[in-house]
Amino acid sequence: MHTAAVEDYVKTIYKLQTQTDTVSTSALAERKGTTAAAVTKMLKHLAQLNLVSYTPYHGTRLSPMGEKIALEVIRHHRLLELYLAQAMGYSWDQVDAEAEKLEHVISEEFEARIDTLLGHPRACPHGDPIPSPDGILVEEHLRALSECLPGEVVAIARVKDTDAAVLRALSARAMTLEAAVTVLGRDDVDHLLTIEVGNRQHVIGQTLATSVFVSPRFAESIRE
Amino acid sequence: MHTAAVEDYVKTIYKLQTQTDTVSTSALAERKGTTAAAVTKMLKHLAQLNLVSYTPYHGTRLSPMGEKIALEVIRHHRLLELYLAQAMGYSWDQVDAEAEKLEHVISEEFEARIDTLLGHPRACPHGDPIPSPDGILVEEHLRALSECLPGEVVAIARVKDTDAAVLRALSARAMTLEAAVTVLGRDDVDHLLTIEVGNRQHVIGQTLATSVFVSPRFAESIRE
DNA sequence: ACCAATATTTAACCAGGGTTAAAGCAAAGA
DNA sequence: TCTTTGCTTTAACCCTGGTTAAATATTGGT
Repeated sequence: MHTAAVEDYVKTIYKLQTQTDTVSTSALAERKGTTAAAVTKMLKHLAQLNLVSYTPYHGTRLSPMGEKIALEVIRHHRLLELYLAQAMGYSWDQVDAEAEKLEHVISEEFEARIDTLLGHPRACPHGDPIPSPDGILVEEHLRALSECLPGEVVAIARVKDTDAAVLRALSARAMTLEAAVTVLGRDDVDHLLTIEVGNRQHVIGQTLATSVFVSPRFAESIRE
Repeated sequence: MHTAAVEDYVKTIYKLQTQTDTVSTSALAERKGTTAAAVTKMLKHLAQLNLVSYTPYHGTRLSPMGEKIALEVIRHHRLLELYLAQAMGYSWDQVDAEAEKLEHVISEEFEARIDTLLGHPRACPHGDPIPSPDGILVEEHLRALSECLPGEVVAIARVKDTDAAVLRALSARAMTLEAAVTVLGRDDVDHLLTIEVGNRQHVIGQTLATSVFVSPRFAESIRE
């Protein structure tokens, strides 16, 4: 077993390398809220553990082993989030912080039990897919709500879980998972979107619009 | 908030000082599976934090503040044990190990939620009382089963949770909480006890007999 | 092709927990 | 009272993870 710090770095690298291909020291430092010096030291440590490949001055990438560990941690995290929400009544803006601490501590036994209790779920409360026990994660590509055009009717499939305030703002507008959203208009200067959710209209800004990812609304199109 | 190590030391001191009045370095070292040197260092640290009073060469005791923290940790631990058993299907020989890790990590929110979900329980799966949120613990004095005399009919009220194998041995004999035990005979040379539990007879040795604590069996006496 | 701006790494340090080996205290027996 | 034996403590060290300040690469602009 690795330390919580190692697990956390590996998890963070995993998330960053989906976007940036090679993860820079500074990107990691910023995400983890620490200094670049600390990151450099840790990267050397992780390279020693064979969890990353690290070329000084040129960033890092997870090794297959590192990736496996990252996926285990992410599996813990997302299962925990769902368990906290589903079984313990947490709201979706609270689960991330609590899962963050628990994910490094629970046993495989615990993981297996909540997985069973939840009926082998496929996504966390924010719509992020849960890796399988053997570390397979299927990331489906979704469009950001901010990219939608007036007239489109879409369903909320995933939301960014990084900011609890954003999550609260979303639930205040009934913008929860599965909710249908109709795009009524967009202002490309101020980046505002006018949308309708459950018979209510809202104008949302870039922060919310880029925090929500949507899929085409099959249910509606089939019905019509 | 204190580190997990500090919390753990404080908890251990709490448990030891109920028996020994003043807790020695070596007793702590043995319980924690570490060296005396490490304990000495930690005691100085704890004294600095005002969690213990420490007189070199003469052992330590918790300060009022230390006691409060110990009780918080113990509350976490026992609530978690019960939650794991009750809500998640753990057996009573598994809960201690898992709770040991979780107790230092859960938030007050989490504690409050499981307390509510469990209906403000008063004891953990081993019969140990759960301190109240404000740190009040009522320890009732119970007799060890090993002290009982032939003819006595008692109820199991508490069991030592330190050894998972002991707990499994107990459940194999249906010696769970509340179970009625009739003492049929005792051998004071080999320290064996012949008992009847649920129409089955067993001969148990010192290890089991001193791991079980009993109260007089009111239910039975009232019925007769 | 060079220089400046920016990113990254190194060096020296700190704190928490731990180890082993040596030194120091205390309590009991002669 | 003195000494021996057994706890305890100290000293010197390790590892993990962090800090700041200084040095060094890289990169982009001219």
